[in-house]
Amino acid sequence: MAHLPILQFEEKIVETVENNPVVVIIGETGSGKSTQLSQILHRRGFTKSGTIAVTQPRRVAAVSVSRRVAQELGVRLGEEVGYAIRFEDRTSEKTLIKYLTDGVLLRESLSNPELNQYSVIILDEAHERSLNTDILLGLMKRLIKLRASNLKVLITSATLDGEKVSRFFSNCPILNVPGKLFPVEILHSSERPKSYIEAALKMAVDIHAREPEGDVLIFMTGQDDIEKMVSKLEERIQNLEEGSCLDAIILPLHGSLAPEMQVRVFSPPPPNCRRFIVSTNIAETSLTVDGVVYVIDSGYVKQRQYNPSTGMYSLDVVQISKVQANQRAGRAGRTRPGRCYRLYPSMVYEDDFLDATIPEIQRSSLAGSVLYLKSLNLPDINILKFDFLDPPSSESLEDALKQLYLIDAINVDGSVTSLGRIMAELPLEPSLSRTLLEANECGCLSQALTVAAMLSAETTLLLGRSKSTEKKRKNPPSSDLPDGSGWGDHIQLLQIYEIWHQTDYNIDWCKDNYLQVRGMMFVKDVRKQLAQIMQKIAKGSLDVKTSKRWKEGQDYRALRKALCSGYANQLAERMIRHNGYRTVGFKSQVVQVHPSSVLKPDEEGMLPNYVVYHELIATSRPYMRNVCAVEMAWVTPILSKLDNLNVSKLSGGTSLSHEQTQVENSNLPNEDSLATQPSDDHNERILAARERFLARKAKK
DNA sequence: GAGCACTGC
Repeated sequence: MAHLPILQFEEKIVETVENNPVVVIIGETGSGKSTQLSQILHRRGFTKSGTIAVTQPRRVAAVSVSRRVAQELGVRLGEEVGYAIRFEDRTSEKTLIKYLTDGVLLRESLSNPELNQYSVIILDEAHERSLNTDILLGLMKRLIKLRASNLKVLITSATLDGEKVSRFFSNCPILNVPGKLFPVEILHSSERPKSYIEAALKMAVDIHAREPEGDVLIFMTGQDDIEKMVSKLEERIQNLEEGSCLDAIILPLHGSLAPEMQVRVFSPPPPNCRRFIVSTNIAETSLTVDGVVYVIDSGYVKQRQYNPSTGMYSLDVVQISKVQANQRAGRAGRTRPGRCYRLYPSMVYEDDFLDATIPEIQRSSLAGSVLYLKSLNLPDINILKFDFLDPPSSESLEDALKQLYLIDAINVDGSVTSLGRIMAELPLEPSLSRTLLEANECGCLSQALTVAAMLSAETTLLLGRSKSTEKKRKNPPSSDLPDGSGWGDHIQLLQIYEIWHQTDYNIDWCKDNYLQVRGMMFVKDVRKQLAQIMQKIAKGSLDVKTSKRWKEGQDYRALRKALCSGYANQLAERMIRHNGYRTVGFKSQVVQVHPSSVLKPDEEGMLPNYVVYHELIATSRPYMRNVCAVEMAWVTPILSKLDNLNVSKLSGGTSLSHEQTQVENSNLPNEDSLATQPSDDHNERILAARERFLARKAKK
């Protein structure tokens, strides 16, 4: 412990913190900032007036760091030192140092906006720029003015953006704490390879043949590339002359890998053996692999981004930033001096790479965050002028406002509704919160709770279904799972959970049906949490029990209606005579139902006239993922609401710059077209039905 | 008839 670099700076840190409300600490990996800052401040009396909070972007980090600190202080975890993550609060009245995820701190500030119990708030790993940390940064700026006399804020960041954070906090002091990384030699390619898989492959074989022992970490973009790489590397290494080099173990590493496969990277290799870990950016920050001496960096990453003008997400392979490139290189220097092979020229790094990764807040839909900020009810905050370190575009904020208006979370004037206030309490996307409230009115809350919980975990539910694992399986996945009775994917998710519930949450049943056990257990936890919050809101007893009996042939009318209200901002109308859809809203898009959907066409092969969707994602084409059939009668009120939409009112009368207003107007179809589009289609649809009828009659 | 990086309340 005494060897941690940060401890030499104790006096300097304490002095700076005493004299300044905000301090930026730049500490590289291995500086000990995550475990030591809180202890230093505790030692020096900062816990006399309150608790020290340390936020982390990830749950595992909050748990493991707090465990470590408790151990170093010789106290029991949960007493003087504790942690709080979703579903797990291990703190007590004795707690003086509390590690928590940034999301948990945001939730806490909903019920206690001044966060009075804390004397110090440390935002750790702020350079990762998680959505929640960015919102906290904005809130802290405001909070230090309110609590100038009794709050200290510390922000830890990576080297490159320390000055920017300091400028944000009126040029607050920056302290540098050296890390404990070994030197990493960086080697650039002379040119960009045509195929980075091929180039990485060649590099890996070269290292294996020539370099002394030490594991190799290879950064690729996704599961497909990784599987290709693994099988080709196995092949090439087998072809090397036997006995000419070390043995080799090749391990894939990515998020959709089963947990028992993921942990394989933590077991050390047998002697005289080199490991090749072929990974996504999961190994950049989330997982640390010991023993890595060589890093091969493709220079690319797969990134999800949101386009507010279309409401669509896309998943693109993009160039990494300088921060990411250096983070990847650093992975080679954890145990001894290492080497990083970059598959791109240094000119590309210098001239093409962005300094820092575009923060999540500029790549996400902001409906949830905007609702959250609005419901904090801070009189001095106008959402379009909220002080963000990197502000999202006004287009993105306006998109969020429009969405919130359509689902009744805010009024025409942009003020939060009483419904919206309740929605903000629920740890869900606004659409699902709205669905729960509507379901409560329609008497199908229990079903809606299940759907919301299933959607929260959806991506972790299915076991990895990669091409290779599918081939290995003798039998294709059994089709015992329900099919949503043709109504769509939400209903299927509900039915899956209900069956599992009937098996008394049987683990084998999950395995038999290729469902991740951990994912399903997570759903159960989420559902329980949502039910508790709903009970609290209703101040009474609601029917939240999962139905015990499977009712055949039901049409899930109430639930689908509730979903239609919740997803009023994510509605699509089928086009005439074919099964393509057009989104209904501010900017209409032509989209398809995702092929994985269980939505069924009618006897004439046509899909429902109207559906709501959980998400628009552009992969090879624009797709709606997770759709649910809804009815024309439920859609009509939404259409009239779209007519009344007025963005400048929604933004609370804030005068957008002239230019922006103009762009806005040109993006919006005029009110007449909004009002008449759907009904024209409706008329056309009736005509089409008539034609079909006449055609059938003629056949006879 | 396609396939999805990573987190989190």
